[in-house]
Amino acid sequence: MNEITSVERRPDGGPGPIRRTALHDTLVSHLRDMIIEGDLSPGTRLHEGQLGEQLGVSRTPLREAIKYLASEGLVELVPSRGAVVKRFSAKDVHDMLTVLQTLEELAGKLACEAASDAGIAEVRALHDEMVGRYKAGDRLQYYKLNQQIHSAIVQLAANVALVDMHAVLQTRLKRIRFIGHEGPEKWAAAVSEHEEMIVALEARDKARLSEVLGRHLMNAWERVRAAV
Amino acid sequence: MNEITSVERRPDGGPGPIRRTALHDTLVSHLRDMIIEGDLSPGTRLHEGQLGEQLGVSRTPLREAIKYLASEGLVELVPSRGAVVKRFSAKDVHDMLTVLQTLEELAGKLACEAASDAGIAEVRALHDEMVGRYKAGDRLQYYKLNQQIHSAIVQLAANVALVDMHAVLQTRLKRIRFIGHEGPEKWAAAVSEHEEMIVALEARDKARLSEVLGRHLMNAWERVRAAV
DNA sequence: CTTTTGTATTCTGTATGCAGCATTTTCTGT
DNA sequence: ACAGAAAATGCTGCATACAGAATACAAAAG
Repeated sequence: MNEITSVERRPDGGPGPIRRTALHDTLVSHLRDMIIEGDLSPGTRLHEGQLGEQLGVSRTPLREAIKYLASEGLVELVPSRGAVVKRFSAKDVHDMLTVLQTLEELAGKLACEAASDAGIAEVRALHDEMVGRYKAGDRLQYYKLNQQIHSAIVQLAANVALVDMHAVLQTRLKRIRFIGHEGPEKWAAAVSEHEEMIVALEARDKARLSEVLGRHLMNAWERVRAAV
Repeated sequence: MNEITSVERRPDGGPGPIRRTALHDTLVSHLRDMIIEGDLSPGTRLHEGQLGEQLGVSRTPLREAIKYLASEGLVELVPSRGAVVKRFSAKDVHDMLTVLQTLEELAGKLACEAASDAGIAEVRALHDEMVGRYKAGDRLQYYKLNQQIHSAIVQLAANVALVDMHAVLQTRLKRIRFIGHEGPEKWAAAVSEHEEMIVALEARDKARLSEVLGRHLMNAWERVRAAV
């Protein structure tokens, strides 16, 4: 997780530190991950000197990445005191889920109209794999596929603004969901809702898909409210 | 509009270049305004050296501000080639308005429940002033008050995530709306819709307010589609 | 005359250095 | 011993400096 060079890639395994990804992007996703996974917990000050040394980068590009994350809402800029990891209250989380619910309802409607059959098939494939992970009890992979499915459905809606807004909220919520470990019965309910979603999508049933997505996120709040 | 120092303020008019606002924030809003008002037209490269000199700031804070705006979606970062002002297609604008419509519908519903009487009165006051500007034919002030009213209603919903997402889209659209000058009859229709909005809000009629807001934004698309 | 290649300039990307502010620690007076 | 003030330390904010990449231009070859 340390040393930013670990993320840089070589063209074909040859030697030399050639990087494909721009450093800025690398830093942004690195820091994002650190925040989401809890390496940097809410309220923590982002110490430029220390953090820069840890990642093997000077302060300048690091500061630029921090500003980027500030605009994304993951960190807060305090004048003369640098940046701190933003802390979300229970109401904040509820607010985000409310908006996310509305956005996904919209996405459901649009997706039924705009999606290609191939696109729907891909979501189905993701879903099947997710169910497999569920049966195997692999929570982490389940969680990741879960997020991917929601993002995939939003992308089927073919509305870039919608994708953007959804991505921002999804990212802000990742840290929360990463923590919220629901019990077996709630987990089963979530999987069941997902099954409904896929069926509705394959039938291109706008009303139904929209309804299920909305309900799914309402329930999501019930699942995570204890954790916040 | 030039020289960033013009935005810095002194405590009580005394001499010395003491600034109250952090430079970063100042730069961000400055650049934002330049993009919205067309000083920097879509596709323009943000030349760091030149722009920095023009604003009287070194490249470092300027770059940080640019990264911030990139995350906001106003500019695009091209690796090794700097930043360019993002260009929005007609579909992009339509997409944004679609999402904005959904968000404002939600805001309408929430506002009817959460708003204080005082808050509603403030929106009414803004509206009355806006109507005054309309009758006076003052397009610029009308336009600004129009935006303010929409933002105010969203704020009445008391949902920070909603305010955030709305603000981002509103900002991205400002440039477009700034251009889109509708004819007299369409302008009258827009004012009439606003009148409906306020009435519904004062009656705390969720369904009605939500419907009017949605319709208003549908029509907004009709009004600006010619301009894009 | 067109195309291509080499070179020069310009701009971005990153590092470093310095000044100002905040905080903490220490010193002094009661 | 304790409260307040002053100094010292550490960090942020901004500017400058340097290295590498991209582009533009020019010269030479087809």
